[in-house]
Amino acid sequence: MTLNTLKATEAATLLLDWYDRHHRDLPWRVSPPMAARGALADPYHVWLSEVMLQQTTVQAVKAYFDKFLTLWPTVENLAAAETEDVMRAWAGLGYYARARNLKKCAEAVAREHGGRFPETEEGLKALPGVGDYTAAAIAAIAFNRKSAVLDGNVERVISRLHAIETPLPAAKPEMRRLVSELTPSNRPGDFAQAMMDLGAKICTPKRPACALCPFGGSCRALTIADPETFPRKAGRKEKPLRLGAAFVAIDSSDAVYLRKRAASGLLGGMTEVPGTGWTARRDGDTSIDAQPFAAAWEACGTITHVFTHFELHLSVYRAKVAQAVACAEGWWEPIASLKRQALPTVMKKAIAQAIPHAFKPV
DNA sequence: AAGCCGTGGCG
DNA sequence: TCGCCAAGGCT
Repeated sequence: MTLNTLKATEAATLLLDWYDRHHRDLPWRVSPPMAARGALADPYHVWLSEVMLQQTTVQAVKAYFDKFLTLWPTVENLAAAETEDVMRAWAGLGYYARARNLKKCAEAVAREHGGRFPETEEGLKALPGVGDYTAAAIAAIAFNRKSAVLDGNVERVISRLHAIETPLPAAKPEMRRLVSELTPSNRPGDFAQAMMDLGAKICTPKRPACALCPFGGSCRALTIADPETFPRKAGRKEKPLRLGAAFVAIDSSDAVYLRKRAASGLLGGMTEVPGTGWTARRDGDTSIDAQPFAAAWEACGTITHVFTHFELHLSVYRAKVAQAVACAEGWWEPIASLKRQALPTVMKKAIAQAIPHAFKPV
């Protein structure tokens, strides 16, 4: 029996029964006893977790989710926060436009919606940083709306259930239609989370555990082919290698010279040490000649960092300066407080290369 | 509308 | 080891 003959309502019931027994307990979900009584998760918690989870693993998100709720317990608190503090708290999680939009979204909810999240997909999607997926997920999980939630997990599950040959992303409209047909009126939020849990734990990218799948023999990919080969995807481009340099200056009071990157683009709005203008498209100078100011620079090795679309090799230079060189654009930050700055991982690597103890606990 | 945008873990 | 990829959105 394939999904064509298995009724959608029956399929949804099979999945919800599986979810009742095997769902993951996650910090942003309501406790199972509360959920059984029909309790819904706090929309602020759902939104915050969903934005953090965009292209990011559950494991990586957990600590950040806790930190944000401790710092800003409500959306009003987050709306009132300093953007720089939000960027500092987000540092290390990646895709920093999410943090900028997170702040803007909190402000919009607080000021334009009286502190309450819109309850419709349309209203949610109008918010900064909330796209098709996140709007549908919040509507379903926080407001029990019957919205079609389609993320990477669901794409994988649906593509296998129906053995969809069309490659992504062209297949997304068809997949969204199929998810919509499968989504039940009863417990749509649990259904969405169940599809994602299934994709994360059973219908995995590699070596799926088909023997444990609640859809069992109704999966077309399992019947006719190798489920692991779905979803079909267009080939990936190879990443170019870019070169550049980073200059770590340390003054007599053990402070490091930092400056702020442009507000948008790569690592937008984040903090950096002076570099040589490398970008995703262009190499920067790797020589000592590119020094930001005159000092006794010494080479101290290279670091490698892999971004989404290119790989970067940075030659790292270090200099001790007798006193803080006057520089209008940046500031001198004590080594002891570096870990609280909005430093992306690539910059922490560069600084750690020059000052091995910089980020180690005292 | 395809390219841009981080990071860490895993097989 | 290294390519893949994880609850995508923006332009």
